[in-house]
Amino acid sequence: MADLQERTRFDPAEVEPRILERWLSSGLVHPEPDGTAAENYSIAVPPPNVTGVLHMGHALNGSIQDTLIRTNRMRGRRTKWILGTDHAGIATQRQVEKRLISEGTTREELGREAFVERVWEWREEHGGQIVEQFKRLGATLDYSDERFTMDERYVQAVLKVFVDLYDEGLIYRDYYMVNWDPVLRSAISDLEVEEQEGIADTLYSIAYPLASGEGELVVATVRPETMLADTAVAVHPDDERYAHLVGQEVILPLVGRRLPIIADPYVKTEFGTGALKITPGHDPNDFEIGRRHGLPEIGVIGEDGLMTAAAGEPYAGLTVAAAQERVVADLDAQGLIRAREEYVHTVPFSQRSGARVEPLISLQWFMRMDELARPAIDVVREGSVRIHPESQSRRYIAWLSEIRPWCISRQLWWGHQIPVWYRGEEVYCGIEAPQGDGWEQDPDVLDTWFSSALWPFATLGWPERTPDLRAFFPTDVLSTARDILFLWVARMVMMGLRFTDRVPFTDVNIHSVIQSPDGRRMSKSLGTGIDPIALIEGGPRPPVYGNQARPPGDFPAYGADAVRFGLLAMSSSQDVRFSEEKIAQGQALANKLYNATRFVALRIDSGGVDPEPQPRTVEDRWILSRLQAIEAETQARIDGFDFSRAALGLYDFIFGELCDWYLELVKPRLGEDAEPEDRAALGATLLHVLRETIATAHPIIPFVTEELWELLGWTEAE
RNA sequence: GCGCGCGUAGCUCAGCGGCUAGAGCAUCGCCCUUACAAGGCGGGGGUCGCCGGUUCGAAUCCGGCCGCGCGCACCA
Repeated sequence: MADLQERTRFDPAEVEPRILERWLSSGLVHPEPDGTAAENYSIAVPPPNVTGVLHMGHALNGSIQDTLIRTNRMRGRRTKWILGTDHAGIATQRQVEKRLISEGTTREELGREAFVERVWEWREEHGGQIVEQFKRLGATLDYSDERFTMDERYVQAVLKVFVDLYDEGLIYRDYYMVNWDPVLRSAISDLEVEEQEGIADTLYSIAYPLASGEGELVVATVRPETMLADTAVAVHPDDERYAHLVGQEVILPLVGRRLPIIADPYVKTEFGTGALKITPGHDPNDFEIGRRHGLPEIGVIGEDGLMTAAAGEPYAGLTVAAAQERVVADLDAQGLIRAREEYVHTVPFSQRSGARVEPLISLQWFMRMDELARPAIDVVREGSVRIHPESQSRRYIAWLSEIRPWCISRQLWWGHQIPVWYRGEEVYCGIEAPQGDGWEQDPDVLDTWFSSALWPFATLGWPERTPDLRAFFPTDVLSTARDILFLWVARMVMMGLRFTDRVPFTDVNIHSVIQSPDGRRMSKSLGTGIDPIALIEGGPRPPVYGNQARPPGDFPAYGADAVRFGLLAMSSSQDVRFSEEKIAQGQALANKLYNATRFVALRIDSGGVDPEPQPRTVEDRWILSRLQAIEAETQARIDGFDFSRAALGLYDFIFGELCDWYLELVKPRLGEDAEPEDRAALGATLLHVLRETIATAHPIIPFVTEELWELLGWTEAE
């Protein structure tokens, strides 16, 4: 108690590491796999990139999940928060490749085996950081049972899923138009493509002479170099201007190929001249049209981003940009460019490398999704999976209803290599390599999200029927931001239903994206990112801080409780701007609760027991009724995923009702001339109120409440 | 283009048919009263984006604008 006398402020920097150490060594975070999933409570953490660092989204989601986990742990449920990291194929491979380049070598020089070895080493060096950061937040993940999507057992699950779906015909290999990332030299999925508005290109109008020699057809394009791969020109079937030309041919300039003039309703009569050059090899729409009309598919841009031999002389071997220049110059020389104008439009870029996506036809592995999607839609419609806020389920259903095949192969080395082997014309798909000589394994690896889709059950030992699986699957809640609802959540539901016959979780919580104080995205490149650890332990504010009323300079060491409270308080179903005031409010709350406890503890001997309240006055009865209400409200708000209200409601109760009113009102009853009998009764009431308040607040601000619980002589906090 | 959401006090937000529209932070005034000055008490500050409609009554419901954000689909 001497401590309490002297320390007038709650000091998270001193207290939190000490408390954290105790949680980690106490066995609190690790449940034995007993009982059934229905009795127990489990959450699978969205696995962060193994080499990643904690960002604001992790911190918010960590606060949310830990609040749920602690609430249910305090209710006496056996609680497991499944921990693990993701191998994050592209991101991790790129990090290591960058390192290699700085060392003056490349992955090609190293060779595949040595490169993969280097990635494992990289993971050893950099892999632990984000897990340590989750600890610092007070997140009670099961640290004694950490998984990785490249663990041997996990890999077995991934391969089994691939083989099963292959055998069923849902996974197949095909030449198809993909989004090609010329920097990564890999295909990427539709979900990894980001449209960027406002890109200024030149729109060229090019004359294609009619084969009959009488006249010409003018087409418009921003990519003149792709004309080398044209295999038709299309007009709208109802376009009277061109009706007489359908079935005739044009001569493709520079190449001399004869192209049919076809009619397709895709063509917009009002755009440009109403005639569209068709390049099935390098445009997704043209690809569709080409397949409809049985047109040849020519690839003039290679996977290396250079013009192929099919582009012909003198273009073969040039970069795309050089080829464009050359094509334009040659057309100009022939007087075939009818117009050029600036054209601002939307262009697809790779989210992975930032490169402009090059659509091309490539031999890739695909997964047919329609059959898997149907039951995944049903479970949300009928409510066996509930998405919060409800409005997000419309997005989920809309996306699944129009789902397209998923390109699951990536031309990378780091990841789950596709379990398919070739020998001449023979193809073998299996978990183990086939017997016999001369088999060569497919070099591609699977999209990282393929393995992530198995996360809630593969982490627990599936496909074996492990005790963990029985005790903790299906999980209860999946919490994440909107951006991976399709990329990850929907796919987990599909795979869970297909391979376990169960929904992998019953509730999906979609939380806010926290934007920078000026309303833009938090990002390193914009200088708008805020490091949650800098908030907890003190550290630099970001260079960009919007117009919020906060001074420049370093963050004070707000502490994990303050950060947790603040993030929960500012979160909602909408995107929100980061508000340092909310973090400061959390700090004030922790300090307030600490001092309220000092006030009581320095006057009343707690005796380490939970006393029966003995209300004697109207204010006693009032605070007890308010206490009961705040307990019920807080629980209901947490269960309803309304974390902002849960946090702010606690703040209002502790500041407004408990401290400003009740403690002020009872001060005279604790003084020197207080009536002893009343003083004793009041002491019991105060201790009871304090104890219950601390317990109610614990899931949100666990450190200070744990510390106070101990200072008051109570032992088990949970 | 289609869909979703949002525009309320200087800032971040709550309220979503009915008491003079709220909170935190900021601001102003008064308190160095022995839990906390990272405190306490009190005050000022909003024609609730704009226009119309429904209603006894509208931030709150409906329609139309304007502005912002997000998602999906995209036109060469």
